[in-house]
Amino acid sequence: MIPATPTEDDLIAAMEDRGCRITQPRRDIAATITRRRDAFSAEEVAAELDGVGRATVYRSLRLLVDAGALCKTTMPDGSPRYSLDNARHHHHLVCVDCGRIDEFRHPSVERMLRAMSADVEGELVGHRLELYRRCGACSAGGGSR
Amino acid sequence: MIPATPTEDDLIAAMEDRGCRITQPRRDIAATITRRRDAFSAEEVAAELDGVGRATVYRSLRLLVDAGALCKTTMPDGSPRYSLDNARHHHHLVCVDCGRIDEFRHPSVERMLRAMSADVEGELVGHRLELYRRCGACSAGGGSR
DNA sequence: CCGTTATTGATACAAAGTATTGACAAGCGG
DNA sequence: CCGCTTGTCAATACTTTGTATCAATAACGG
Repeated sequence: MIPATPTEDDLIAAMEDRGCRITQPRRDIAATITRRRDAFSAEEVAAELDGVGRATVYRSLRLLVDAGALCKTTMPDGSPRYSLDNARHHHHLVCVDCGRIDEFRHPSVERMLRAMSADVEGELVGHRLELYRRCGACSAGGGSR
Repeated sequence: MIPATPTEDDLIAAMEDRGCRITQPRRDIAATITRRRDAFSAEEVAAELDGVGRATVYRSLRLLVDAGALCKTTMPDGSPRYSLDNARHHHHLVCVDCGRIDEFRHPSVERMLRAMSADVEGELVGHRLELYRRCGACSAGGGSR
């Protein structure tokens, strides 16, 4: 089974699997975020869904992050962005110009983590790795907006 | 020259080097944070310094981060913590139980970054790496507070 | 000592959430 | 199908971590 970008139904299923009720606001949120191809902020989603409360948007996004269907990434300035999750374990490649977020998996990262695990006192319980770059398009295009 | 934990004077010097005026509030802040052995939040510093405005604390901390004398680390829950910086380039090892932050340098990390640099489209301009662990004391002591 | 100008404290505002609460509605138990 | 329980909702207030504004002040350079 090839991990693909989740559809609206995948998000709904992810919430269902966690024993949550499938409500209209949650459907709306799932539809909105699957329509987006790029990374987004919680406020953007809230602004797009007029009848849905801000708190509900935040709750649902957290639900999806917990369910592993959504990733919360930190931009260089520290502000968060959400993006759809399509692989099991991965890290993020964030373009500092256009904000585009790509997922990657690279053996060198796993190798690094294994090496650290051996050398660190105590047990490693998690990590956070974000690589910031200027993506191909932004490098070529002269680093546009 | 062995890089050691900076003293109050080092922090003052770091600000001076950047062409900043050395004011009493800045002295107070430098004194407060060098007294701490552990990681701290901006609000803790502000609370400890009664006559100093919150904005001044945030401004000074940012100054010190920019000057490279202070590190701003992200906890697993996303909240920031500041800690004194004592090496050139390094990453952070954060204990999820006691909040203690250690710096580390490990060749595997630099190797990983070099490998990524070669494989990534566009140019890498930065990264963020935090390793979360349960430190030796917390593992042994049963993961106390 | 004096003037310039960075810096300050107060205050307001912003971004990203979380907590609370009364209303509602999903799903179950019959 | 009905009623009840309980999850979920929208609205609102509050929290955390800052940044912007601005008049008052104090460093430093001469």
